Amino acid sequence: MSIILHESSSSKMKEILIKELIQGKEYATQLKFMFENHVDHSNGSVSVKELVSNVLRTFSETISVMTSSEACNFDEVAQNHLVNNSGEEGSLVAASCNDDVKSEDSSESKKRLLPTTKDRRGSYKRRKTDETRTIVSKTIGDNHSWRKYGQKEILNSQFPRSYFRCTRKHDQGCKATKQVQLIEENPEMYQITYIGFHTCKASLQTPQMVAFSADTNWDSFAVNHHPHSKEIVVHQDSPIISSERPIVKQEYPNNDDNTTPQRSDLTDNLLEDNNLWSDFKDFELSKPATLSFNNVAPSDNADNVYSCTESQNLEIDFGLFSEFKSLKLICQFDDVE
DNA sequence: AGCATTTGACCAAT
DNA sequence: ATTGGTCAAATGCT
Repeated sequence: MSIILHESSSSKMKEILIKELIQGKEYATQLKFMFENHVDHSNGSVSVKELVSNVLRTFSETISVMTSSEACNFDEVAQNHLVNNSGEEGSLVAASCNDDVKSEDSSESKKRLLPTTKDRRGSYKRRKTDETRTIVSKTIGDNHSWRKYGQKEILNSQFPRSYFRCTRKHDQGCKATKQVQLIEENPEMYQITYIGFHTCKASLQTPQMVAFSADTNWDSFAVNHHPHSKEIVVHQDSPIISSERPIVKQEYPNNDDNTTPQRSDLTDNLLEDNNLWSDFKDFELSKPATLSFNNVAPSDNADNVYSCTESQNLEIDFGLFSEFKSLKLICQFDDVE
């Protein structure tokens, strides 16, 4: 399967989704045939179990993609991609997409009486024009050190949004921030929006593309960029962290800690997450044209890598769409202004 | 004690 | 008028 998207990524995406659905139907048909004809699938090339899981996967992935695209129109996304990536870095980056979620919740904690201050609280500029990249991940860790500076209940959102800034904001003037929020449709995943890029030294020394080297366990995750939703979906098998619980400092020495996914999340110092995640962070510092994974030779699971050399790339990894193979789409936009 | 997090206030953007 | 991003005092944690 080879797809290269040019300009009209939306229609291509729809095409892909349709193909995926057709594939799912084929699996279901095979399944039906096997049942109707009492096929002994134990010796066959495809087992019932396999087919069932294929069907389930196919539909769930498609639904997932379509759901996440609801808020965004496909063409708009591609367009926004151009706008937001016209700057320095970012190839896997995406503009933030409105996340519509429902509301409720109210973690009533003790309310303190704050002195009525006349200081310049809340004085800020909304950074809407800044480069923002939104990803979806099971973890919020990356190679950077973050400090939480706020949390807000968001209208129509079940989960609060947490605000982080780079810990080097003050000593190095790093302006990178990120916002983290649990996804309502999939509370195991976080939507993480990065705003601005790290200018601190710590980020500059981070090795590039580490996670796509041999260390990377490509079985454990897939990278999926939904161009229509302007999101990157990162599936990882690392500890899950979440909200609604006391925030606990979490360390990321390795990913061997499967035991205590304290859903404290949104905390600071989520460092050393030696997985794909760190790579996304690293992308921030890379030039778009050099970001492509082309020569990285990720793993046996990721074949079919297509790319282009222009600066406006949009990479899409359809690892989700096939269990053990991933297809990377690197889209080129020629008509960048 | 020092640092990190929580959370209401503040206020720009919409 | 409402929403959401940021500030900073209060509080918690080590």
